[in-house]
Amino acid sequence: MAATNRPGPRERLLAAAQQLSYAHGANVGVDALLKEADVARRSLYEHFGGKDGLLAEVLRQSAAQDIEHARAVLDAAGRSPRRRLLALFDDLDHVIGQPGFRGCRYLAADLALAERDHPAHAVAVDYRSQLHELLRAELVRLGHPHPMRAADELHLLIEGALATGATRADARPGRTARALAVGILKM
Amino acid sequence: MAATNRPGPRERLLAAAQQLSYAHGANVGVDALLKEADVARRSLYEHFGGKDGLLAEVLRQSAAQDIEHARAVLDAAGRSPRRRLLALFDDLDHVIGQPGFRGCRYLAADLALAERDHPAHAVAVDYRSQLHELLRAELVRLGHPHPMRAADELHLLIEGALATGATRADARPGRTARALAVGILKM
DNA sequence: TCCTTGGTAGAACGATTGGTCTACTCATGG
DNA sequence: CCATGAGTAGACCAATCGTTCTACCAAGGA
Repeated sequence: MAATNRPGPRERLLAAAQQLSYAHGANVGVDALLKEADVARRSLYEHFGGKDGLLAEVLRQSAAQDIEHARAVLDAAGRSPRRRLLALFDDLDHVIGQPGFRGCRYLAADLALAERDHPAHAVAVDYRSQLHELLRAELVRLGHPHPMRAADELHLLIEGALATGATRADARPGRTARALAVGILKM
Repeated sequence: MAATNRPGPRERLLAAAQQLSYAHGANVGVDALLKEADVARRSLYEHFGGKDGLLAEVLRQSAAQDIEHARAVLDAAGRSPRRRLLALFDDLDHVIGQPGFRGCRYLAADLALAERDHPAHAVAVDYRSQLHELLRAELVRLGHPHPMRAADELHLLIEGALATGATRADARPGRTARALAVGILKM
């Protein structure tokens, strides 16, 4: 019975697509995905209806994981909203420094997929609003006078750090963003 | 003599590619480019050696124009380094608000072109270092105690504003970035 | 005058794309 | 026992990709 350890084709496809679509952009060939997942062609179309469906689902899964990760980082930092928010920025350079880091998945998807009604865009919009809400909630708890505006600012810092990290990871943009975040939290 | 008003095929190709490659990403088909430029197939390969060459040249041209534009904005703002730098951020929302705005060209190119040795990457690196140097020079003139670090910060704000603007232009990220820039210039 | 040069128009190339289809395997449950 | 459903393997399809090629044309200089 040592056989069925291996996840089903659906899971293997998601894992392979998550990796390859990030590493090689949205232009990964279907063949490459199938080969990496070691899955029959037919499984892709049965489970996801096509390449676009798979890519959208991958983005959905990533978004859930990323939000979950952010929540975990927040919670690991204790109760103080200030410390919790700064922990998010401390985590940035860790994320950016990872071997295959190539910038923000969701921005990359938005830029690469020109068709305005591609399902991926909706996922990206949703992810951003969730992250924004996470920030805002902490700022409210912190008693910040303008939590909405401050959340916009922190959000912009995160996007800026990820964008900068995509091309100049050596510049330690996480640290830079954190320094600016400290200024925002003081107000 | 009213004939030769029309620019040559090289210029028409560059113009068409600048527009289309921004609007539809790096995946524009060669056929679409030729049709838009109203140019013979052969001209593309004679002038640029192929699609990649054309795309790289477009990026080079864009970089030169963008740096030139930044310089013009700086100079139009007078002598005060503080005012000059803030003018750059005032200009951001103007850029972002333009009809077809889709984020930073160079970041999009970096994310879309997975091959690490594509000529476009070198152009993007060069563009960023030029912009960074522009910022740093003004900060030096301003007498900022840490011009290099501050340039990193301003640069990150610009990237963040462009990234945010690509998907949430209504949030006026230029204004947000400007507010944060003011804080940096005070130090 | 001829002949080079730079352009157009478009057929054709092989490779690759995303997607469909058929045939076979194999475990499971009635 | 065998019927069903999920999965595999791979041929196949039309479309599109970037590229190369031939054939023709028009202006300019020797």
